[in-house]
Amino acid sequence: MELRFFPLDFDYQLREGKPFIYLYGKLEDNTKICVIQEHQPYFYAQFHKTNYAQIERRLKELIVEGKDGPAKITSWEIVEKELLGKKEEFFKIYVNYPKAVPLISKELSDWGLDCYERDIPFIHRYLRDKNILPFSLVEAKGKFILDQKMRVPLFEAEEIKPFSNETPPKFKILALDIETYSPERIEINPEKNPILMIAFYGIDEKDKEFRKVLTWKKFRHKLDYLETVSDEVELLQRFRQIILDYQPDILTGYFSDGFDLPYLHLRAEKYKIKLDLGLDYSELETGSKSDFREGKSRITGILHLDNLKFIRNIFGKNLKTESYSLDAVSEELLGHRKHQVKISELAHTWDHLPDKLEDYCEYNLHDAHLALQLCQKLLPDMIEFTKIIGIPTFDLIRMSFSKLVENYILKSAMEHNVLAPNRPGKNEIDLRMDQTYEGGFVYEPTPGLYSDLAVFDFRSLYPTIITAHNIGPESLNCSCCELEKRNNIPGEKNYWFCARKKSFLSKLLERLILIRVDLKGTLKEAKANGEDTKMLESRSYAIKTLANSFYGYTGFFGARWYCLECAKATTAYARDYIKKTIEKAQQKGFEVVYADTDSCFLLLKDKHLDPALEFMNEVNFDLPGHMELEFEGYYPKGIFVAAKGSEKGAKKRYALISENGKIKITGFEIVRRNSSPLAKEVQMEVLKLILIDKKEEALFYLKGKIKELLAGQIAKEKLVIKTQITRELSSYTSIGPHVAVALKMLERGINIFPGVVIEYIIAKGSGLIRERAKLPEEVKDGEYDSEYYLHHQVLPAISGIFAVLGYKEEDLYKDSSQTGLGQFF
DNA sequence: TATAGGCATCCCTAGTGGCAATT
DNA sequence: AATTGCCACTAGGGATGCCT
Repeated sequence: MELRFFPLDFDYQLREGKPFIYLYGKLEDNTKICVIQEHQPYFYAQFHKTNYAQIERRLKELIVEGKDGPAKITSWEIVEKELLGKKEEFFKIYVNYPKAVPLISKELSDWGLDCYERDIPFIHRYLRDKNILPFSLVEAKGKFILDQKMRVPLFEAEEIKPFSNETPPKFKILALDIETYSPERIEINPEKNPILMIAFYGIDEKDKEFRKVLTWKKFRHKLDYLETVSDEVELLQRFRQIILDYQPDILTGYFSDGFDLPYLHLRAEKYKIKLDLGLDYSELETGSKSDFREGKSRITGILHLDNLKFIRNIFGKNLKTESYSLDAVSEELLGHRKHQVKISELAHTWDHLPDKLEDYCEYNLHDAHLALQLCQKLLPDMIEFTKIIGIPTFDLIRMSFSKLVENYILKSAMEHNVLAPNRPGKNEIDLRMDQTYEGGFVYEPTPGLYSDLAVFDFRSLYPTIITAHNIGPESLNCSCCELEKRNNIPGEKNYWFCARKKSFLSKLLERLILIRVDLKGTLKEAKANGEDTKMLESRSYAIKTLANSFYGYTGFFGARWYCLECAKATTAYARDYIKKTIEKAQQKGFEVVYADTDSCFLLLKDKHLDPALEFMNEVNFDLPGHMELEFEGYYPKGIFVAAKGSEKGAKKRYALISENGKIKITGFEIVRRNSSPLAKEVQMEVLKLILIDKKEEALFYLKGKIKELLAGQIAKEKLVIKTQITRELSSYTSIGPHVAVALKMLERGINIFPGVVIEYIIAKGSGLIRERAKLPEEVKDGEYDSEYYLHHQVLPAISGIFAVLGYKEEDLYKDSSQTGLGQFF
């Protein structure tokens, strides 16, 4: 019989010694199902034909003992594949089970053979071989089989193939959040501290909601979703039952990979409760006990999506947020925040004031609700990335950027009969890491307040250069073009790219660019018709993100398709194009104010935009391929400042105001996390006023603020400086203020790890700044170091701006500081 | 096992030289 | 007179976070 289903989660198992892929998903009527299919693992090897017969005999006899039984080669065939542009013959070697691939290939490597694609995860291999995309409708031919070890019907497929691109319209999603007992502030200790409450927030395909909070303390309340159990053991048992009863397609949370699920797991282990939540009765898998924060949490058959992982790895660069806390991310993506509850007092409330626990239950449920909404919001993006890259969503959202690109290339490699180069070994990585090359060109601006600026930039500069100039490891230094192309790359020598045969990499990129152009048309149409465009936008974003990552990938030391010349040539062309554009503008009589990598700022004469647009068209006329210079915008005013302690114009630091009064800030303290809100606020106000020609007002405002500052009247929150810890505290050679504060926090039992953002205030006192750096709660109102905030925060933020108008730094604070100091002496 | 390089800025670190106190 | 200790000053570099 035939059936159609949407595969969502994947696994493989040996059945009577044979490898089977397990595709967990649902039918079009939302019934859950597991489809299995046998599949042969394989890899490739290359060896010299002279030894052919001898090698074949050895292959036949080879047996390596492994955990899953003796690893053997089941068969092999000779195939022609393209490796880095060269067509060659390889042996495709099939083995008896997935883990035999590393065992057998290791042995073959020891014989001196080159092995390829021996580290491709078996499930990824299968999906690519069958051309199946997760979340897309798949057709399977076969029969239902009985298996008592499954919680869902099991269907064995003889044949399986993609049916359509369709994605399920709705999912059954369950979000999860736990609260734990922690007397010592943020201490996390699953050995010692129990779980106090668990919140669930679910939604099914019919939009019916499910809300529940479990807790094991009895108290009076008015919450209809609260279920009280007798103790933590029962709490964990109920947790298990609720997941099993609800049967979600997707389980979600916020850092559920590294906190909620491993914590539940460790507490369950403590009481010897089995969390056999998998649809095959397998247990919840989480990271190791010692560093569970780093691990992944998996339940076989239920797709676990940790929103934080996706945001941190992939989606985050699209966000403005300075922190990846649930609160900050929810605010940006959903427009609402966490409930404000003093979570540090939960333990005390639990012990002594149980009647006040209701607030915490609400808080707990609300967090689960936020996780659910985040998942719903991000799911289209996760799905579109999944469909383009063709790997399980579980793996995808936990992947670094470079791996995303690599997996996209791997999928396409199969379609183009290209063999993947191996990942670099340790020595190779070390060599690559020593290599650097020149990047983009930045034009030094002359400090000043300018009027009437037109900004142009190259659309997708690097991707379009790669395709227009056929850059790629496969086309590098071809023998056919050597004589004619040897010195074609601007400013580069002794390498070139083929003019005849398109490289695999640039072909791929070109395909992405074309799909996106097409998509933009569809999107426009859909919008005009008032259709829902979320999915199309997600797809467009995914494609753009991927395309933009190709260049960085070729210069990345860990890449399979590493190609230093490719990266070098890409930036060399880019520098050439932007410099030529600048020259051309100057020849046309425009003054160029600034340029960075792919952008160019022109001064308009008498406000006339038309000549500038004409110039743009002329540039475009000469550009190859998909390259295009675009008009980014017109700005009535813009300010460029000097670098500190220098006459020279500062690069990457300017502000523009558009016709509708919107201010665009680049590089200034305003957009930097590690600057106090006070400095940001003052800088913003001053810039605003100056950009609308209110210089006097700006100065007046500033002096007022300085007076306030020196009088100790600035609110504490405005003085908080936030700085991230980026490594283990012990590996700092230079102890800055944030590290000093972090060390203090560590002493108090607060968990500090890379990624934590430290908040501190500089208090009065003497000595090094770090000696005065205090936790915000340690500093009483007015006890901040006003001199520090004046000379290290406020003045540096605005003196460059006022300098453009001809003011010296002393002019800015002299009179106000006298009145200010008068209060102290 | 971190997609790239370019850049401004802050603050610590280590080195230098000057000066006064000490041997 | 030579040595030591302290201080002020500065160049250089570690560290962070931005820009494209």
